[in-house]
Amino acid sequence: MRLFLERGYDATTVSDVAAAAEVSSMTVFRHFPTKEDLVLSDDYDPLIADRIKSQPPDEPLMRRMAASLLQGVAGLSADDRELLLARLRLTLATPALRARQLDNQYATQRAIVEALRSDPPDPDQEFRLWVSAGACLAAAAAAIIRWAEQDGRLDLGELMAYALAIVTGEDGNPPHPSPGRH
Amino acid sequence: MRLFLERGYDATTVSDVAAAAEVSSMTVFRHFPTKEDLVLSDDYDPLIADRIKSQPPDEPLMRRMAASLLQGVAGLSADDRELLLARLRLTLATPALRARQLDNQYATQRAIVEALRSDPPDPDQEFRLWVSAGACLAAAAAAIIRWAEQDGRLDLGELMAYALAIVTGEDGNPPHPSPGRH
DNA sequence: CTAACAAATGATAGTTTCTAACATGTGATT
DNA sequence: AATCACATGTTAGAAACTATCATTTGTTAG
Repeated sequence: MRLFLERGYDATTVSDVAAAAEVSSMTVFRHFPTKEDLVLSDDYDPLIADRIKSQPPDEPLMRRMAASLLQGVAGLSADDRELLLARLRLTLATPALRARQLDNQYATQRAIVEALRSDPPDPDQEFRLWVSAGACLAAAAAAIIRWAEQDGRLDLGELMAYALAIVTGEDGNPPHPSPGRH
Repeated sequence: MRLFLERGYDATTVSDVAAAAEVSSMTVFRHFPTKEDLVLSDDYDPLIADRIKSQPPDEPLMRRMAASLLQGVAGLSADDRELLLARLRLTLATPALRARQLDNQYATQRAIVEALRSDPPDPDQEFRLWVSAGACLAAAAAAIIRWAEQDGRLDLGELMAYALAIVTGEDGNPPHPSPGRH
């Protein structure tokens, strides 16, 4: 991360990273399947999929998804958020990383649908799950991106709640437009 | 496309494509900046962005976006749909293409926001645009993916209308669950 | 018809990511 | 102290690009 932030992702070769870590390039590739994985080691997906099954099943679908995502960001420590911010800066600025991150989001979408679909599969239900999950994740991503663009000055939880409210229709008020915090 | 469908995307080198086209590899790279561009030559984005500005401005935001997307697929010829189907099969099966396609979708999202945002930029409005566009594109993508998974047997327009209705809240009925057409 | 000019193509060499095969060292268990 | 699993290193190589320069092709002007 230090090298990538200093010299840029594309301008930093895996050999550079290996040298800085005082190992051979091969060792890097053994621990990180691709160069992208040096930045994007996404292990949030299973957590979200787990959390969504513990939501009250009488709530509407999208609200359950929204609640899971909000609980996810609520559980982030200050350190988590700092690291997330650094990764986001790099990711948004680097096409290769951006594409890969979006594919991770797609995997999360699949995990959510997988977690919620009924056992004898119902194609129509699964489609509705897929659409709803896609919309919620798009809202969450929008919040995270805006949060990163503002250098983390806004509150991520409030921002995401606002974004999700837009999508679920229960259109609330924007979170403290200017006050900021931190 | 023929080679990619026959032998798979990863198993086909750019040299193979160049040989089949009876040109040198260099010539391929001059016409297609990356190997992915051989499959994903997305020129739909500007069309959608244009169309969205010609929607009745008194309609709710998401309905305008939905209408633009639906008009987009309505304008596809049978040949267009056939090519789209072949590309989708390949794209869904190939991680590299999938990631790139998602990045294209991200670019479309930006184009839509760009087309709709007010001239003195309003951060809150822009955020709402971003969230809404993301949700609509997620719904459209869900419809396209399902359409491809069903080998184009369902009607793409109806499927997308259904998906968009789920997201805009005006939850309709699923399109002819089984009849199919093709 | 030819000369001249612009554009497309080709050839070559190089960098970078990533894979495969095999060799080496190191630490824990028996 | 011998052995075995495992992390690491070395080397060779494929494949996607990039840069540079030569060559061809097509088009237009004289």
